[in-house]
Formats: sequence, structure tokens, C-alpha cells
Amino acid sequence: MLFSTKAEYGVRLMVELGRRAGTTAPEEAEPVALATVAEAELLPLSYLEHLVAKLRQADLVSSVRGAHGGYRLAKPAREIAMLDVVEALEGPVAPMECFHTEREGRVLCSHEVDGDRACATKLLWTRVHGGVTKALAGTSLAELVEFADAAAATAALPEPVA
Amino acid sequence: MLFSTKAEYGVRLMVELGRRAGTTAPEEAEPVALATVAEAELLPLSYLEHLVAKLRQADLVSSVRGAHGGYRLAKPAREIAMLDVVEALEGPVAPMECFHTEREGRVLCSHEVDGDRACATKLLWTRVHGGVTKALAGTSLAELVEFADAAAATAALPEPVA
DNA sequence: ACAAATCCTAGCTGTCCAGTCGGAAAACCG
DNA sequence: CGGTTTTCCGACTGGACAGCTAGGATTTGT
Repeated sequence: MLFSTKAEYGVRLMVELGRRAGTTAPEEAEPVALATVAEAELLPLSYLEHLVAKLRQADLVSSVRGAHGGYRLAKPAREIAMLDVVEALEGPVAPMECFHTEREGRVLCSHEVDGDRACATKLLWTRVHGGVTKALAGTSLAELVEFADAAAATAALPEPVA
Repeated sequence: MLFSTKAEYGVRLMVELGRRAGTTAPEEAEPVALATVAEAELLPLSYLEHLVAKLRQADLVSSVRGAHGGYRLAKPAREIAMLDVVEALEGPVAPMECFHTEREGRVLCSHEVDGDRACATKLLWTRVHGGVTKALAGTSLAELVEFADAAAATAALPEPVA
């Protein structure tokens, strides 16, 4: 398993916020209480609190405290890459424990003791890492929102007009 | 983290077998004792035994029992896709717990209760899964062996001829 | 017979996931 | 003001799994 339920729940949460905001600018959308999304997605509220905290620290959602408070997207859905969402929830995405991406794009593996003896596996994990990050970075929250809306629309019409 | 040390150690083991076989056909290569690769790669022998058992069940290596026994590749390195190696060690590769690939290429998510209500996240995990499997399936063991040999060769020449 | 190796099963220890709980602080509302 | 609704924060727990280790049975060269 690549990701835990943290990513699953967190992404669902973000999609829910995106759907409720609709086309209105995120700044002006009404904040959505966590209890609302918990009920809609059948997720435990107390657990969601931990996840949304991470999303807030990553500046992906903003919060409004007090009664009638809640959360909303910090940016328009189209500007939110799912890579950022997942990394906020799960930490830096890496295929292996020993795999770290340095700032300069260099890849380090804790198994290469010095610089000389390269892991044979480095080539493989680098490719996998590239595949994952490419998929995550290339998908925006807006895409998922549209996907969810489309699915909900077809579900509302049990018999398409044929 | 996508994979555990099972994949890391197992891949290293396969690369080691591939390197020692060299260009000789796998059938005729001398079997390599597990203790040898454990020493070469600084990995715990008793743990490797578990991993190699899985590789054998997946017909990726073949074993020779008794004194002077050991393991060798069951097929030429070029015909071994790393996807098979990793799946033998880690089980079916999936980004999420709720993500299963059915035989017919259909993708199921345990969260879509019926057929109608599709996970919003399905699109995302499908893309990630595609990225990972593409990277793994597109890399053969032979590539990693060549990579390791090349790295070892340059390490043996501290000063390239400049 | 002995030694070298693969094989098989069992267990053990730590870490982390998933989730709960209790309570603080902030903001709206009457 | 006081109560209600919400976000916020930390501690705790039960279970699962990763990462080994141990011990022995089995097979096979010498």
C-alpha cells in the first residue's frame, strides 16, 4: 500500500470543500463545518480534525473559528495540485524509506555509504518516484471535483434518455 | 512510503544473482548461496530466507538444495520485469487499501457501495497506480544489473582519464 | 557420516495507523 | 452577558504489520 487512509480521507475532504464552493471564489465561499463533511462522506469527525489540521498548516485550507465557522479552500481548486495535498497529509512521498529527494533534485539513498557505491536499486526507485509524483502533480483538485460532480449527475439519472 | 525493505532487499538480491550470472544462461550459472549475497549486500541472512522463498514461489528464482547449493535466476534477466519481482515480495501493488484491480482491468474501490456512487478519489488513485506499474513493468532486471555494473566500474577508477 | 545449504514454522519487539476522548479557546447570538 | 457552536490541541489506546531472530527438519555434495 502506497498511502494510508490519511490521504484517502483528506482528499475526500478537499473534494467536498471544492464541490460546495462551486464556482464562487474561495474567499467568498461559506465555510463548511467539519461535521457536515464527516456526515456526507461517512467519516469519523474526530479523525478528520487531525487531517484538516495538516491541510491548514500547509495553507491548503483556511479556517473560520466559532459558531457558523468551518473550512474552505485557501486557493481556487484549479491551483491546488494533489501532490501538495497528499504530501501535506502523508509527508514527503517516497517509494522507500531510504529514498530522499534533496533540494537540488539530487536523489540520495541512505544505503550508498559514500558517494561512490550507488544502490543498484536507485534507478528503479527513481523511476517509480517519478511516476507517482508526475501523476499527483498533474492532477488538480478541480479535476476531481468535476469528476465527482459528473458521477453524481449520472447517478441522479438512473435511466439516461437512451 | 510505498514499499518496505522487502522490496528493497529482494531487488538487491535479484540484482546480485543477475550480476553473478553474467552473460551465461541462467540454467548453467552456478547457484549462489544466500549467505554470499547476504555478506555482499550486508543484509541479514535469516531475513533474506523469507524473501527468497517468495521469489521462488513466483518462479523468479530456482533453488538447488544441499551443499554447494543456492539460488539462480529462473529466467534470463532481460525477461524479468521488476513489477513481477516487487509484486512477489510485497503483494499486489496498489496505492490504497481500498484499491483493487480486477482481472478485466476494471478498478474497484471498496468505498463505492453499489456501482453508482463512484469515489471522487478513484480517478486520482488510478493515475497513481498507472504511474507506478508503468515504471515497474518498464524496467527489467537486466537494466538494473547493467546499472550496477556500470556504477561498480566507475567506482573502480577513482580518477577517470580526464 | 558429516557438513553445507535450503526449507519451514513460530515467535518477538517496536512502530505506526486509525480512532477516541477530554478539554481549551474563539466567535456568533440572544 | 452566557450559552452554543465551532475550531483547536494533546494524550491515550488497541490492533496490525514490519523487521527481524531462533530452532529445527530436509536435502545433498564429499
